[in-house]
Amino acid sequence: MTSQIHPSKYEAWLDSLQNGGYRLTAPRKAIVAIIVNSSRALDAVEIFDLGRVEHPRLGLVTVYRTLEKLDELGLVQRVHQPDGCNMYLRAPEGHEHLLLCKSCGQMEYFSGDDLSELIEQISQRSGYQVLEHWLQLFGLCGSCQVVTAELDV
Amino acid sequence: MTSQIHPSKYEAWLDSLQNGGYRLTAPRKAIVAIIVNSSRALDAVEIFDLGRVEHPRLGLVTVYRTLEKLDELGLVQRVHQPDGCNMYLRAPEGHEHLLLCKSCGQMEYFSGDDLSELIEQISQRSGYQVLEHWLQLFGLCGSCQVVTAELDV
DNA sequence: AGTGATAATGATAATCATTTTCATTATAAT
DNA sequence: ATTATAATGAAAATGATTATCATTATCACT
Repeated sequence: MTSQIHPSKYEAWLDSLQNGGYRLTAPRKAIVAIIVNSSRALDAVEIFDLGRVEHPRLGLVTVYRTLEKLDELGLVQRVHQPDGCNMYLRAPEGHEHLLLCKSCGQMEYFSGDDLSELIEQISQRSGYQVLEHWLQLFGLCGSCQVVTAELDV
Repeated sequence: MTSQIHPSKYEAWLDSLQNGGYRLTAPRKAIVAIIVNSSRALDAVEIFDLGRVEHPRLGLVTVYRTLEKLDELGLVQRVHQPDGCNMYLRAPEGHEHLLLCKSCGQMEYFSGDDLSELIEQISQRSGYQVLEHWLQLFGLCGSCQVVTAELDV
């Protein structure tokens, strides 16, 4: 859940909101704090529940509206998974792709993929002009591998 | 929309349904014919509308139920796109990935990606055991590039 | 610090995609 | 042909998300 703390990122997101012409409000601060500190993708209701701890009057609609603005500012992204596409996670910084644990939901970004050769090849073959790509890896994180191994014994 | 005709694939899908223990019915045949012959992903309502041409008594619920079964049999897959994840397309044959046109929605599969090196690298760095990957390319198909070029003049 | 324009909020209702329920119909095995 | 039962379609229910609108809070300007 809420593992590491990112005070600087929290501040940066609030700055982004403000620079984007949006006001800084208590509900928005609570929502930002939750997403910034989560290493898992969260859906609107989870954010709503967590947010009410900090700001009990928070409404679910405000969660959706804030997610919309954070998405527009490029700070969060919707995560696509086999069982649904209604969870949000902080957006990647630069060119990064998602690596996610099928067991515990933990997610992290990785960089360093070089698909240029592949993409060039596909362009040639298909006649498409390739503009962007989605890459996502699914697997088991370190701790979930251990758990799985124990169960196998 | 409905471009090429795949009679053999149509038969094969009906066989799959039957071998899966499902009955062959008029609504199912109509739905299979539509998906097999489409080079675009379609949502449930589009399939419903197209299906009613062939089988006017078709119900939307049957479309959902048939999609569910075709998905379970590995014949169709849900397509994930920036603007939504409620469209279906025939599933890839073997290890193939999607290439889709941002302009007209035309889709095709490509194969020949070798991500083993990248995946090995990411495994090492992250400690994850990588089990599967999603790769999807977005761009402009041949004809849409022409259209775009004309508009630019 | 105080004020006011207006952006943001939260409650409620509406919408859209999907699923459930259930009485009726059609398939396929006998 | 008969029959068990899978499949269908209509209607209602559900879950996620969006729109509406009266109230509240923020922040630029005194």
